[in-house]
Amino acid sequence: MPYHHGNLKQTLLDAALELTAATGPRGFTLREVARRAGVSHNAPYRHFRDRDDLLAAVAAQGFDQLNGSMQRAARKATPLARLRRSGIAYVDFALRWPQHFAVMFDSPWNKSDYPECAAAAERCFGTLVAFVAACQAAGELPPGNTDEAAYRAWSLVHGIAKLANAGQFPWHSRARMLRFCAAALE
Amino acid sequence: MPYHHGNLKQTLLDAALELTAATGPRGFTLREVARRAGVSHNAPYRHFRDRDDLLAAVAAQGFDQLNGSMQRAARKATPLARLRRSGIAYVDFALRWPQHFAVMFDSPWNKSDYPECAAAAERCFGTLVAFVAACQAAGELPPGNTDEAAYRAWSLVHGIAKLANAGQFPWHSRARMLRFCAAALE
DNA sequence: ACCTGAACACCGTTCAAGT
DNA sequence: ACCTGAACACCGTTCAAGT
Repeated sequence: MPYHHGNLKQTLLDAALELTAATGPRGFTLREVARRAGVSHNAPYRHFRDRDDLLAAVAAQGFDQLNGSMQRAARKATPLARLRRSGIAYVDFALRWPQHFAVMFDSPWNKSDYPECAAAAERCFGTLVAFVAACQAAGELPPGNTDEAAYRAWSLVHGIAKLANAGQFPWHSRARMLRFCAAALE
Repeated sequence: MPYHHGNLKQTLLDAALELTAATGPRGFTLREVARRAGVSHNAPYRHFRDRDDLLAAVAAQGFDQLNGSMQRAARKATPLARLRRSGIAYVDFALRWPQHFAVMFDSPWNKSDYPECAAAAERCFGTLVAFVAACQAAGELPPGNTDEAAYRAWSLVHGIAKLANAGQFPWHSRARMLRFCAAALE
């Protein structure tokens, strides 16, 4: 029974990401993660407090990926077009990685217990706020409380993403879903 | 060991609703429901296919209650005010019964396996569509695809509800949350 | 410091009974 | 028809070890 490699933590995270994509929050099992990483079922406790702690790490990684997607989608455009494209990118991310998206928003990690995860979520929202502020500065959105306008935009795309993943919309192709999203952001 | 009363099914449903309110989808356990109903841990299988089936029944009941709340909130007002009030009622319901709301939208019951639940959700959406249609007929909303307009309104309030329950907004009182919601629906 | 194996108290689900 | 009790294969988490 030899010891494991030096960086079990990263191995566990990778296995957790794979398992998340495959089965979602409900099938996410500490013992299965350990199995995939090739270690005993309680080796993870050396690196994560408990199941929720590992899940929070997965969520944090998701927020960073989402943030990257939004920023990439918004390059080279007018302020309002940037805002819209980032919103479409948000929904696209949710449709492509529904299970990861569910871990990010449906797991009850609270901000005080999982500060890293909360910080990653904050960075996402910060990106949105910056886009809204640019629109207001350019006169493409009415002036006013920037945060509230950003929360409103976030709510709209988040609702579309969630309802779509819950199967509440009648459209079944991702392309059709994104067309609806684009129209809703007009 | 005497037999149980005649309508164990309703007793189980009541216990399931209580347990849902207390602990949410994650703490929802078939064995705990049976315990609260005072029967053995597999008596529920006489009345529900499995855990997800009982959960779907809980969700269906939630959709009917939500529908009632939306309709009651929308009495005696102009078409546009009815639509807005029903949207605020939607968010208010989610804030008051966060766990029940989570069971309704985060459990992966699919429409084909749980037709009763899907029908209850459809009735909710139908209420929204009727309000939107009335607005269009009265010239208080621009004409166009009624369903798409309703899906857009649904997405907005659903996103507000979900993000609020996920703790992503900075406001902590329900009153403040509903003020934001009312402003977002302007 | 880092990992293992046994152990405990839970699950969902199935099956052979009992009335 | 409706319910019980034992059984099976899983969990998360803890604890006493091993290297």
